Amino acid sequence: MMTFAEQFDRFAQLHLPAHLGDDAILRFRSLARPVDAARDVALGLDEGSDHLVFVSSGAIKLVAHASAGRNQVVAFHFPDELVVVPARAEHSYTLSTLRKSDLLVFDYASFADLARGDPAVLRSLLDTAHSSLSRSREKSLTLGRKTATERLASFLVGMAHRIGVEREGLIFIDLPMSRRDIADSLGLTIETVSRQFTILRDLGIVRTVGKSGVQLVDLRALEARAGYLTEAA
Amino acid sequence: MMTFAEQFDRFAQLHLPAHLGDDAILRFRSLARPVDAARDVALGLDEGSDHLVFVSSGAIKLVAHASAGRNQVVAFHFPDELVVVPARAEHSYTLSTLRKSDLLVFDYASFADLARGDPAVLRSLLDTAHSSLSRSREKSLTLGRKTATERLASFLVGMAHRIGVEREGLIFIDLPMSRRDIADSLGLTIETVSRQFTILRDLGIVRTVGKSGVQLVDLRALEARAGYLTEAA
DNA sequence: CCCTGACCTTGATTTAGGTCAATGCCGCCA
DNA sequence: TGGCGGCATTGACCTAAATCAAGGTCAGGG
Repeated sequence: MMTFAEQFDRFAQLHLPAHLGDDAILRFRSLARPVDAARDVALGLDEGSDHLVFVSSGAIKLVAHASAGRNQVVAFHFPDELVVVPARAEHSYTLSTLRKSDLLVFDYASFADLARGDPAVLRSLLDTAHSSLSRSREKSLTLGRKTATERLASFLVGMAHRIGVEREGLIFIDLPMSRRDIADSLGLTIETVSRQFTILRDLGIVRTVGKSGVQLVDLRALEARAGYLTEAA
Repeated sequence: MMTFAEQFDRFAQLHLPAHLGDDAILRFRSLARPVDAARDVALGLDEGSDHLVFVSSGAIKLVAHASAGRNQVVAFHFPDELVVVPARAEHSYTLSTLRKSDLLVFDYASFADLARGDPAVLRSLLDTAHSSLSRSREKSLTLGRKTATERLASFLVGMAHRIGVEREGLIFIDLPMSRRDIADSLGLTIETVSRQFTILRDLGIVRTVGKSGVQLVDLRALEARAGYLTEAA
């Protein structure tokens, strides 16, 4: 567990400009609410307004809810990342921890208003929104037009980039999310996800270690199965 | 066809703050490239960098491309809206017109750099990114977890809000996109879209007029079939 | 260290939506 | 205003993934 000071310093270092004065920093600091949550906990955020959440440690999922209990994981987030959690609209959104996590929660509107005073802060927020938008659009393509194999391959390639660790030429991933979370992220069922893991394992492209460990034996082969556009424009 | 002056004035009025000085406005103006495109034309944008496109008139689609010629319409946009067109990554993106359109094209990086000088401009860009992100996340839920009927119902409800016209208690929509575009937006085939239209027509919920006209006879019934979350949180 | 419950895998069967194949209709242009 | 070409609809059939149903396995607590 990190102290509030540690968390805020890390946040400021990554998402606030260096030139910001002490009083401005204090004002942002007064907006931050630290949340220390155990594994598999849904954050109780006010659904009436947007929030901004900084992940100090742990891992989280942002989930959208449709009727009939169907859930769609809209994004996973890891340490040092900033997430926008939307207020309830046609559907509602919840943010849940995948493991024990330290988070900083801001009210989005207050944060943006305060950021008006400094273009660099706004620019940083804009970059956050921009990269979330890019990932969300990539996800639309995956959900709308890819096969089950391609979805899992895309997912693993993405996780390799974000939380993969290279060791002896192989990439190791310790997946913090369950098969259910993966299924809810890829628009599949847990059974289909499991079968696709088996196929990739039988092909010698990945190896699984326990429930959460994955070794990528052949990243190229995985990318080739991810349905990425290969030809020139 | 609109003149460049007309287009830029409209853009400035909607997306630049009123207090901006003449010289600042001129600098933004010098970044704007007018594009007057016929129906069904793919804009030739440099795929190496992000762009910002303002729709002065007409209607456009932003399409993501996967291998094997599979396309996903990531967003539709209508007059007065601002779109971010991402540079090529794992997949490539193209912006195409659905009807004859007048557009203003900006280089995203140049625009954002210039916007550093004024927090209000950045805030406006941020709001644009934020609402695109929200729509994209809603789309993820639709593509990942909804049935064909729910997808078409959600689509029609969304279009009703964005381009619907109320007349004699009914909502009329003149859809600028083809069945193929709708299918590519909803992650379905044209045949399935067509069958779903037939089902909604047979139920008396919508009426179709020619190829592009749709009357929503019973918006409530349509919303009820859209899979929205109805119970309280 | 072994028991237990949650999670994951595997298999059999079903089904929503895709694919293939005509046919129909709109709207444009001569 | 009539003919034509592209889009939309409809129908028959197929398949990828969902559903239903057992088992198997892992990790954490007693």
